Amino acid sequence: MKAPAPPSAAHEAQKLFFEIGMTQRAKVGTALNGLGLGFAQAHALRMLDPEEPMPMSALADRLFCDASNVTGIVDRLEARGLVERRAYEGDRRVKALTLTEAGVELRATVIELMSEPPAAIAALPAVDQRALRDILRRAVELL
Amino acid sequence: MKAPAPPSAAHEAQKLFFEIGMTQRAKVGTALNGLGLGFAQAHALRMLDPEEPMPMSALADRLFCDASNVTGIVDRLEARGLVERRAYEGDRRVKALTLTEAGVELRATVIELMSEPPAAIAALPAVDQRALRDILRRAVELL
DNA sequence: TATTGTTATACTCTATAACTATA
DNA sequence: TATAGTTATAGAGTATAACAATA
Repeated sequence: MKAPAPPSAAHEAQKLFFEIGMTQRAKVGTALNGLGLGFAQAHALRMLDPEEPMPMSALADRLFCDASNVTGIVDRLEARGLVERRAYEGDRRVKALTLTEAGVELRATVIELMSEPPAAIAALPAVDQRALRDILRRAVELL
Repeated sequence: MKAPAPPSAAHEAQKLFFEIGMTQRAKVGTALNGLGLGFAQAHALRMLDPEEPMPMSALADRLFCDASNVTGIVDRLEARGLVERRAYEGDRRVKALTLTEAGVELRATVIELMSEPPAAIAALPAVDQRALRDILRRAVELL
């Protein structure tokens, strides 16, 4: 029976990362429900491009979910007048998802909400916040 | 029409944090489904203490959800023999949630899975990984 | 009366499989 | 034949409200 190896720095970082993330997700989820949006709807809104219409399948890819889910999510967004299914020139099978004016506005609110730093991050001194930002920037670039 | 203020470091860090987190959640969710666990079930398993039995209400608090949800989540865990509802001495209204041996084992697997660093973090140089861990440690302590 | 946990209900989200209309 | 999107179905997760047993 040997002692377990100490967890790597990345491993331990991920545990903390996860803990902060779960708490924040719950908080953001509640705020989104207050806007009448489910989490998936909000995420979809965030993924849609205000400039460039997007096929349903492309949205499914960005949401990491099956195409059949997107039908329902877009149904609900469309029912609220946030998104429109427009015809796509060139291939009549494809629906071009287009944000309405109201959609663009609510999208900005959603992004604002989801970018609100969790209490743990907000409480950090500015030096740490900047260091955190720089490290995460590098991490995302490395993908 | 004035230019928007540049986002604070914490704000920008949170955006990156969120992006990495969403991708990782999808990946972890798939792996958990492979173990026959929903995300909430896995999270519940993680929150239960192998040493100390816990009332349903305490679990609801840790999951940030209504007590009525916990009934269903624990039903499913109990059906798989991972958790037991035991009597609590002193207040017969309370159920003492106790992990079975199988529950303790699967809990360890789940924690391992959820602590697996996302590709973005894994790709960072060791210095950055350590710095990230240290900053997040400070952040969690500040709560 | 108040609290713990459950039930009933309704909605969102999810995956799978079968279907349609285009290509 | 293959692809884009939908429908049908079944299950998990969520919140609200009403309820039973116990305190």
